Amino acid sequence: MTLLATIVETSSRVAATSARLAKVRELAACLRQFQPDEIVVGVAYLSGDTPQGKFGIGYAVLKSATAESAGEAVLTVLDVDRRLTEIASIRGAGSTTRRAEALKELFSRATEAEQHFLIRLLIGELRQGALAGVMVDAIAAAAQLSVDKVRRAAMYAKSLGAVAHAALVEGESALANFQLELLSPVAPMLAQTAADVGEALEQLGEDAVFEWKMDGARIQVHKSGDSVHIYTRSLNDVTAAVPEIAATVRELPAREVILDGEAIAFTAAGRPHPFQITMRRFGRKLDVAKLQAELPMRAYFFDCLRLGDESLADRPTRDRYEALARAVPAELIIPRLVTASEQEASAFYDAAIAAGHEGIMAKSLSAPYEAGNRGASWLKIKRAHTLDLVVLAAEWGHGRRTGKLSNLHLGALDPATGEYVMLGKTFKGLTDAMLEWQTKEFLARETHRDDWTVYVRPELVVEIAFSDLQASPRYPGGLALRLARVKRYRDDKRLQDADTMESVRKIFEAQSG
DNA sequence: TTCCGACAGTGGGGTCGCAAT
DNA sequence: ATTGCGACCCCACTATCGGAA
Repeated sequence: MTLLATIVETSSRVAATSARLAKVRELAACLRQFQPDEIVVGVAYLSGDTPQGKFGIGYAVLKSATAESAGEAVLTVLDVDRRLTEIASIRGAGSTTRRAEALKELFSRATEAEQHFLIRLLIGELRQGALAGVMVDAIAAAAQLSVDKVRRAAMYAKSLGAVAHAALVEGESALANFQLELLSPVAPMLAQTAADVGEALEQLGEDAVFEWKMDGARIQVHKSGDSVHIYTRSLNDVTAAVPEIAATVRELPAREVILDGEAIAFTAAGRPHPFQITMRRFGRKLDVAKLQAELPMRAYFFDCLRLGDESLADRPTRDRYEALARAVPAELIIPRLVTASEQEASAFYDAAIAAGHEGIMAKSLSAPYEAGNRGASWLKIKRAHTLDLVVLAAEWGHGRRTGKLSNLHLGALDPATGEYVMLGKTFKGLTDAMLEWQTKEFLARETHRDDWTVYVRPELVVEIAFSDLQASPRYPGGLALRLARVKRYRDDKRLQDADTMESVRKIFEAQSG
């Protein structure tokens, strides 16, 4: 019987080193201690996950459930799992209170270190510097199997725990049983960023193919006979939210197919809706039909992972395209161009932007589909706006940014009122040196502070890149920056040279068409 | 010896459903 | 009815380690 304390101690040793091989050694040593029936749960906990998935428990409930800690470590891994299963099953009126009570009871049997671990686990912030990627290495080390074989199995398995169980209990041959299966979604392949078409061509060369990039929701569609399921990027089943896409797929001639694509809503005039609007369709359970009538969705597909009996994931992009063209009518395939010409690719990019989309993808024609991987064979090229904004405040960072002012509050002057209007926050794009510098500069300009935020005199101008302006119910100006990141501080610019709300509104109007 | 791929960490805004108030 | 919380949609970027070149 493995105690929770064993996992907690391993986690703290993993957190204590920054060396990846040392983390792998610690994790592997712990895996070897597990009884067979403890592997699935133990592997989940050590990679920052729980077999139960969602609990309806967040920071607020956890805080209300804090209890006097136990003096001695008595909880076993399986004790905790049983209790969490009970908590996850609590539903209906009074459920929040009853979940908190059950959690409190669990915490009362945990030591202080165990409570701390459970809180981080449940909140999804283990912060031990090792999640699924490092765990794959640890499973391979513990079972003395090749990392490639374990990684491949993990791509197609429902959980890492299942892979670990197979590897440790049954051995290498069992790993081969994890395959691309119908109605069992795989993590979608992700892309890196390229600055422009030229950079993408430089990386991909003659092998490049370009596709429009639509700003909707990534979908993975599985069809097996009459059974059709649609999954999101994080593999949630959203079939019920987008019945028209399910219907479209059901009508495809192929009996068995797995497709990768994007779902997006269009205006009556045929322009794509902003992301914000498209997203209203997801997560919607009530009045789906009504919203469907107002916001019809379309699916555009760009990849085919399986057609008929044949898994295509390991085949090159050009073969998967060929299968896609057989499986799906042309009007459901995302616009695409094979070219090695920078002029042609640039014109293609301009056309995508002119049609209201967010940019283009560049892909290698010879690359396989690397499920879950953010590989160099897919590149995204997106348009970005930039503005010179003013820092109004900054929040203290967490984790490795503890003690540094990190998250910037950004604003622009409204000439009509003479006041600064906040437009959003960002902590992205900052190097350690910038964090160091800005902490000093902000503290020198501090006007007042509260628990997490230091407010400053509006004097520092910073160049901010962002993807869009969104209508915002939260911010006073009614606009918020989407995907904002810091480019650089503009110490060459005076406050009067910063952009004002006038230019901000101009950008919003232009993008609203 | 240097370069680069993979990984983790750092949170952002918006929307919906549900329980509590 | 309204509010607060949790879950999920989307995502950019930097630092670090360690294997590849």
